[in-house]
Amino acid sequence: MAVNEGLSIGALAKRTGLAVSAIRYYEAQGLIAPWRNAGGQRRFDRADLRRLSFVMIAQQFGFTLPQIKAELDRLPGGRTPTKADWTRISEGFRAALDARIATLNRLRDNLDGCIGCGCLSLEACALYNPIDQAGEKGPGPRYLMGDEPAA
Amino acid sequence: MAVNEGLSIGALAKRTGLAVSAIRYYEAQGLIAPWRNAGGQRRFDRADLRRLSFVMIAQQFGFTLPQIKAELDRLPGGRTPTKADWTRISEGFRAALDARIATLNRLRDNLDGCIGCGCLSLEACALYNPIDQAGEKGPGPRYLMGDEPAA
DNA sequence: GTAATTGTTAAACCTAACTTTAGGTCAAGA
DNA sequence: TCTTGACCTAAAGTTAGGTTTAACAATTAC
Repeated sequence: MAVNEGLSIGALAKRTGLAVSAIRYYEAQGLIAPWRNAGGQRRFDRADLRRLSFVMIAQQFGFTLPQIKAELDRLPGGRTPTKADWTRISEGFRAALDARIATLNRLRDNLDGCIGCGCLSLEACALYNPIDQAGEKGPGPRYLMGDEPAA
Repeated sequence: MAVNEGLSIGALAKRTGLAVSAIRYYEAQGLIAPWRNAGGQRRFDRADLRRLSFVMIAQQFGFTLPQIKAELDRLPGGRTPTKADWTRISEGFRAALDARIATLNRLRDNLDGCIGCGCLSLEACALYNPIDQAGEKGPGPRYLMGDEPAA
């Protein structure tokens, strides 16, 4: 180990708090692309730390892994987000977050109108309007509040 | 059909907008308990309409099916929510909703502090604090914002 | 030099909330 | 009566985001 030969997957796991299996999974999904040493083991460089940081934060915002990959892929040269990139991306996050908060506030307003009403009528109740939005995708599990971010 | 013999599963599906398979699934989960006619087909009564309405609304609020079942089971006599029940339950929904909105607002505040910062440092970044909360359950898929309602 | 640790793979398993499929039954209209 | 559409069951499939397992190779520590 004359020069710095990169981090092992275990070292990366310790630094990020992610499980080793999760990091391998992210590689399989194309979010990171480590190289291999002579023995076939994965080696990561420091930029991968920030890439994984980005993944973890974006997950906080409700983005799926394909969406996060799309965001990373969209960076020129496929590089890790720089400060300027992060400013741009985080403004997008803020818009998605604002939209989600607005949805919840609408739901709360409807609920406030319904407390004490007790109708639960499928035709009349304002609480059903958000349902129509959530059911847009048809089969499969639904996202928790039906508000998949617009990336 | 001299008297009203109850609704078929297809009729119930049409009235609620739910898939037939979903209604059968809800029965398997103990959320509704139809009786059977002579030919072994499910028959539902009108109260089941409101029960399913309740299920759909509660799902809007992010409750899981076991949680919704618990709420229905807690009603005296296992009956469908009345107006008074609904008032009490919906106040609980409001609290859960307020908590979720508060979480998102905290996340947005942290993001606002980070726009333009670009650090993405695992040790220092305020955006990581919410992650600790979201990761509380360990394995498996996480709830979107880590804020499972307190029922 | 050898034992313990860490790494490798592929494939199976996990949860939630359903849907789909396969193979068969029931009910209603012409 | 016949046919069509609605219904039945049980089991397997779906999606997302991973974890677990098994069997084996490479590295590291002593």
